[in-house]
Amino acid sequence: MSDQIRVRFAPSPTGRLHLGGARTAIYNWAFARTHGGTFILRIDDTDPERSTEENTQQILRSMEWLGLDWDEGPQKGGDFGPYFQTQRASHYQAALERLIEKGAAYPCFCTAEELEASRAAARERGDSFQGYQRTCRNMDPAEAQARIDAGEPHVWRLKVPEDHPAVVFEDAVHGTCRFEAKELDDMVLVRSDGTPTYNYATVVDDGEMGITHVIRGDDHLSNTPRQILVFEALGYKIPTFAHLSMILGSDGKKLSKRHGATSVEEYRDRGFLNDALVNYLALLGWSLDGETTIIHPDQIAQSFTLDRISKNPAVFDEEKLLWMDGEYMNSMSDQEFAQRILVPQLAEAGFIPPESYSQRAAWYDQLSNILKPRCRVMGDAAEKSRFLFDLVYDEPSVNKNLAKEGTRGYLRACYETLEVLGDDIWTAEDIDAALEEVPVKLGVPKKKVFQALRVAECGHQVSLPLGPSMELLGKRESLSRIELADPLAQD
RNA sequence: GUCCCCAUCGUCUAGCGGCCUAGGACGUCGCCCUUUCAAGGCGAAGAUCGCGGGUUCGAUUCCCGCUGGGGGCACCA
Repeated sequence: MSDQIRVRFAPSPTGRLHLGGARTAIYNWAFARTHGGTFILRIDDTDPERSTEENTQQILRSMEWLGLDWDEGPQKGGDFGPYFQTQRASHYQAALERLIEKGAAYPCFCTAEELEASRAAARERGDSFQGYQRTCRNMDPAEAQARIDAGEPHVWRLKVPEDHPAVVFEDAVHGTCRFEAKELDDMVLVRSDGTPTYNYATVVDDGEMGITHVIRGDDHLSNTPRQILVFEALGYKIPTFAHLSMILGSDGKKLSKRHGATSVEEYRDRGFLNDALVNYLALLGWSLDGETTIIHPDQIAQSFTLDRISKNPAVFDEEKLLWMDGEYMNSMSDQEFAQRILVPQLAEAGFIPPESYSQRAAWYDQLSNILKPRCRVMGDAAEKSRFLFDLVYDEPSVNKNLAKEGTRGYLRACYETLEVLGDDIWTAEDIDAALEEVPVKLGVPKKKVFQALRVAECGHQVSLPLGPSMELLGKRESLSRIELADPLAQD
C-alpha cells in the first residue's frame, strides 16, 4: 500500500528555485523516499509570459544540486508524461470535453469589464459574495452554440452542482478544513485563448498522474476546495492535502528579495553545502523529535512523516544555517574536506592548479585538519589559508604586534632557535616545543613573542595555529619570513 | 469587505489534560582550554505558553470570543 504513494513537486519556471519552493520539494521528496513512493517533478509552465527555458534549467540544476532526485519528470520520463504543462494541452482539452458532455462545464461570454463592473456593484451593495454571478450559467444551449459559432470570445466555467454541500477535507497538517459551497463560484477552467487556468490544469495533471498526496504551500489552501470541485467533476480520486506554512523574513513578512539571498543557487554560489541547506530547510517547519538538529538528508529520507510538520510560519534565520554549514564541514574527514572543499577553493582563488591534491595529499589533509573547525562556508577555506601562498601584512596587526619595542630581538631569538632544528624534525610539535623556551629565556610574556612571530609568518594577528602553519610553510619559508619581517620590527 | 489559516524564549521548535518549577537547537553572556582565531567542555540569562472567558479535580494542551499576523477571493501561478 505504501508503495502506491505518488507525490509531485510542480514549480513554475517564472524565476529561480527559491527557499520556500526548495523546502516544498524537500518535503515531497523525503515523504516519497520514506514511504517508498514515487517522487514526480512536473514543470507548471502555463504562464507563457513569465516562464522561460532558462528558469526551467535553473530549477532542474538546483534540484540536482540539492540532491533531490526525482523518479518521473524532465530528463527522466515516466509513464504519465509529458511532464511539462505546455505539452499537455490535449489532456486539458479532452478533460474539458468530458466535462461539457456531462454538463459540468459551460461557456461564459462575459467580458473582463463586465465582470469587473459586476464585482464592483456587489462591493457597493456590501454583498458578502463578490464572485461570479453565474450570468451565463443558464443560457439556452442553442444560443450559446450560436455565439460560439459566430466566433464570440468565451471562457469555459465549471458548473458547480446547484445544491453542493460544504466542501470538507482532512488536511494532513491543518486537520479538518471546511468551506461552504456558496463561497465558491463557477471558476474559469479554460481561458478565451484556449489555455487552461492553473487551478484546472493542476487538477487534471494531479488526477491523471495519480497523485496521492499534494504537499504544497499554504497559499493554496483557499484554492483547495475549488480544486476538489474539479476533481469531483472529473471523477478523479481526491488526494490527501498537506499545506505548508510560509517562510518569512526576519521582519515577519513573506521572504523576498529584499531580505537578501532567497534562491537556492545563491546559497550554492555563496559556498554552502547542499546537505546543510537541505537539513536546515527541512527543520524549518518539521522536526524529527524536537531534540535532534543535525539530521543528514539520507536520514530525513528515512524518517519523514507529515504529522510532524508544524503549522506556524517560520522565520528564516541565516545565522543558524551558517552554524549548521560549519557543523557539516567540521564533521568531514580531513581527506574529504581537502578534496571537496579546500583544493577546489584554492584552485578557484588561483593559488594552486586544480589537480594538485594527489601530489601533496598529506599536506592538504593536514591543512584541512586545522581549517575545518574554522570554516562556516566554503570560501572561508581559501580565505583562511591564503597566507600560505601569498603573504600580505595587515597594517593594524603589524602596528600592534610587530612595530613595537623589542620585537626585533624576539624574532631573532625565534630564528636562532628554529634554525638549528634539523629538516627532518620540522613538525608542529617540534616547532612548538622549541619555541616554548624563547619567551622564558627572554623573560618576556609569551604572548608578545608569539604574536610578533605570528604576524611575521602569517601577516595577521588572527591566524591558523602557529606551529602547524610553520610546518606547512616549511623550514626555509618560515625562516625567510622571519628575515623578511625584520625591517618592520624594532629594537 | 468576505472566506480561510496561524499564535510556546530574539529565532527554529518539543509538548498532543496531570511526567512542565515548560525540554532541545541557533544566537547572546560567563567560565574552562589557550601564544591569536575557531572548535570543544561546563554554565547562565531568556517564554506570566498573545489576551479574556469557559469545560475539567486539573489546562501550554479541549471549546468560545477578542487581538495581532498571514493567505485566498482573477481569463496569475
